[in-house]
Amino acid sequence: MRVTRKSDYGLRALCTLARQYNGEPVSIGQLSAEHKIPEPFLEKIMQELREHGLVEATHGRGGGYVLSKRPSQISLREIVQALDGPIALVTCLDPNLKCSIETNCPTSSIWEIINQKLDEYLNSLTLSDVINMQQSERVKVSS
Amino acid sequence: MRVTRKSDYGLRALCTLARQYNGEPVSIGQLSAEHKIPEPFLEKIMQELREHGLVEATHGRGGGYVLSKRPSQISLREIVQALDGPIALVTCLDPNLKCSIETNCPTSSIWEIINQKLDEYLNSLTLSDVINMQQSERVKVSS
DNA sequence: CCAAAATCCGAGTAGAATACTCTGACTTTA
DNA sequence: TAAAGTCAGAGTATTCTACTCGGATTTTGG
Repeated sequence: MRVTRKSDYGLRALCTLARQYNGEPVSIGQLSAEHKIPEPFLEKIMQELREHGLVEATHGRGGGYVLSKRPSQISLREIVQALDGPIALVTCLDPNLKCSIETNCPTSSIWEIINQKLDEYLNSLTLSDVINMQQSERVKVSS
Repeated sequence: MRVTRKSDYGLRALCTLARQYNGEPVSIGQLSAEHKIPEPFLEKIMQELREHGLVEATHGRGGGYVLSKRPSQISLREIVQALDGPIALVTCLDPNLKCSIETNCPTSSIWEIINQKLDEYLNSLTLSDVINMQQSERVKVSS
């Protein structure tokens, strides 16, 4: 799998929840309006994030979603993995498929190494990093 | 774009050319047989590699392809870029598309940074690295 | 010189994946 | 008790991937 729009949309929504990290739930309506994400699509995305334990939902009027951990405890790796499945840069790295094209495959080792590098890097970045980065960007732009 | 089978197949073929780096051209027939890659598909791939200056072709009987540079001078970045286009981990990083979903997009900066990391890493790896890695793997397996 | 062996070139295509939608249920609270 | 919200599963249009096909062109061995 690659990093699709799902992960991007999910990350955007989680950024809002991270800034709003005070117990007040945010609804899909608000999130989709803020980020211009199609509502029913975002609904699916939030559901998957909940199934993977990244957010918690409250039903009914005034309900919505809340982060289930502190922003600094949520890595990009978790988010992407929840929405797009395990990081697999190349098709033949997909754990569902077993690439048995060649015995002594000349490329699998290198793809594995690159993939792991990417995986580790995504694991080292958290939601707080993302929002801090955006804030410093904003300063740069406005100054 | 992501890293597709095209890049993987291309890399496999280039590995053979790298080991055979002595002026003797290798034909598509030989390459596709060795790596079990569908012949007409590999044909396309080799053509693209030639258009991007990574290999040179000789026509006619006894013809085929030769690397146009030393294996240590050919980076994975070049190969992937030639076959799958510029590295764009996330759809919205695709240079063809301009992602203007949000002003002050919260995610573009982080994706850019991750993408650049990946780009740099691919740039640091060469064809010789790939075949050296495979050789050391082979030793590990047989011992 | 000519047939075979190779690449070149452009169009076309089946199947899978992405990026969504739709419908209807259930849950909570003002 | 109705409105505001999530939950759940199926369905779908479009795009992308991973190929194929047909024929032209180039080179060389015999």
